[in-house]
Amino acid sequence: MSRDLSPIVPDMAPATIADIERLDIVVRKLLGHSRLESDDRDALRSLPHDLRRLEAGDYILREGERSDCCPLLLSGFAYRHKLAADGGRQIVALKIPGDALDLQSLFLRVADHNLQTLTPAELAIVPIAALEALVKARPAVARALLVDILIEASIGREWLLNIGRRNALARLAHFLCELTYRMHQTALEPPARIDVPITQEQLADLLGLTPVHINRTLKTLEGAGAIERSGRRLTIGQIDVLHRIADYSDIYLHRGAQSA
Amino acid sequence: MSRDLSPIVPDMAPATIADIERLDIVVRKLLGHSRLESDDRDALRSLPHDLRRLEAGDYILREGERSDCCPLLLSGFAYRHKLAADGGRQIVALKIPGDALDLQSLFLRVADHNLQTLTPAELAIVPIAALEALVKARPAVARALLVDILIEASIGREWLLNIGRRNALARLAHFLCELTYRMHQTALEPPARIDVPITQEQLADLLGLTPVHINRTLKTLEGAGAIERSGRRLTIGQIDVLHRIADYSDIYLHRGAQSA
DNA sequence: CGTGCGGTTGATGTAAATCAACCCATGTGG
DNA sequence: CCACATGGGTTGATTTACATCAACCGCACG
Repeated sequence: MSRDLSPIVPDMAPATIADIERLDIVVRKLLGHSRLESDDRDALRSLPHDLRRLEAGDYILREGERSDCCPLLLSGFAYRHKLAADGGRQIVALKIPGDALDLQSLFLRVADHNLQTLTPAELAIVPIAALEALVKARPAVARALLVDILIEASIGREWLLNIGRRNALARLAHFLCELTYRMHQTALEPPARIDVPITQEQLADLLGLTPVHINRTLKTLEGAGAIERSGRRLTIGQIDVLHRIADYSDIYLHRGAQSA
Repeated sequence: MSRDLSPIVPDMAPATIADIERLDIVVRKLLGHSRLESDDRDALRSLPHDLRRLEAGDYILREGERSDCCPLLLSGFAYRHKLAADGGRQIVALKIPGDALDLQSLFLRVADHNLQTLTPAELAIVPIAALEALVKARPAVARALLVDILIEASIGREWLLNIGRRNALARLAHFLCELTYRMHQTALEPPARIDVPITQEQLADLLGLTPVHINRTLKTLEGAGAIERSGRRLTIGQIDVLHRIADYSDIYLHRGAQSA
């Protein structure tokens, strides 16, 4: 799959009306932390791009590879992960609709991690040249993208605290809180209940635990009324219960955070 | 201490000859991953700044605070850390001489973590205005600083893998490997042996373990001939032994990594 | 010459891993 | 339409890596 992403047609057609609606989610994501004037927003929305639909589990980029395009996640979920020598896997970032998936390849030669879809997903593949032109022409957009990078790094630091210092229950609750907040940020209207389309094994890889222990911890959270489950479906129920269990604070998400 | 950093004199004197030598370490750090022409290097070296000496343990910035200057670490060590509700502490980054300590405050309103010296240290405090002017005038410098931010994020991801998926022995060995590589990168000539001026308690907070367990794990590493200790002094002995124990790969450090 | 911080050591406790079944829904091919 | 394979998920028994608790040590330093 990652092979498919590489050969982008360089002289891509400019965005059509339908395309413009597509990138709205990305603009909303950036507005969550940065102010953008309407012409900046329009410029973003009319970025030329290629729409690509992926299956769950498809690779977008592999460690050691070089990427020459910039994928934006329009729908579905994706994640970054790294592998240890013994085969252990650690998911190091979860990306939700509206997120830019690989801004760093613009500046670093090779990828230091794998990038894979979690669910079926739609990507907008933007040619690097178009993105570079946009960034050059519009400082506010450049700044918003940089803030996006900084916030992802901040989330990574919070994950370090989460995995390094919290027990399984708080760790899981913290992740679910974060997911809720982030989903709300890009949603047009706050979704009543959030569906978490992730297997217990993936949760384990995300939180540095085992699938078996995730299973038992989920049962505890369900018993506390924090979440609901039916079959393989996991939904977030009472966010305040999760909040209390995780002792959650969201300052690290830097909502509406741009300085100056 | 962090109070002291804030009131920077805006009309700071331009750098003198002595100052220029001071910032050399920062330039060397950036050259570790980015190409910079000699005029870019000179511009960096002649950044106006204020020299500040700090004691071990002094705070440079606290979570929730806002910073209005950019500190560069000239000598000594510093680290970023976060606190959990139960008092647990996680060190989320270790900074060595040559590192910029707080580029993100240029773009985010408040700090999401604490920044503290590990040892006595010397900082160059650069006024934001001067840094902004430099970045505006010299795209190559701007790019190098961005690459620096991206590499720090990459290191954070590797730490997630380290803490989430490796056992105590490999975890400790991995950290010592990383420190060695990073120290070599900014050194004028590769130091024969690296001295790690960090307490066992700090190592514990860095690796998500307890001081007691760090102590026992250090003994194991010493037994394997990987490190040497005398009194409270810890030095890295055979890097290849550490390498093997940690199954270390340094691609995540992106050495000489700038693309394009 | 105490005092305190960092380090060391042993005994004990425990959260989470591991091992090993088994269940169930879904999909698939005969 | 049923046989069966497959990928989660669930559950209990057992093990283990690391945490916790509690001393004690020894150097540095005021």
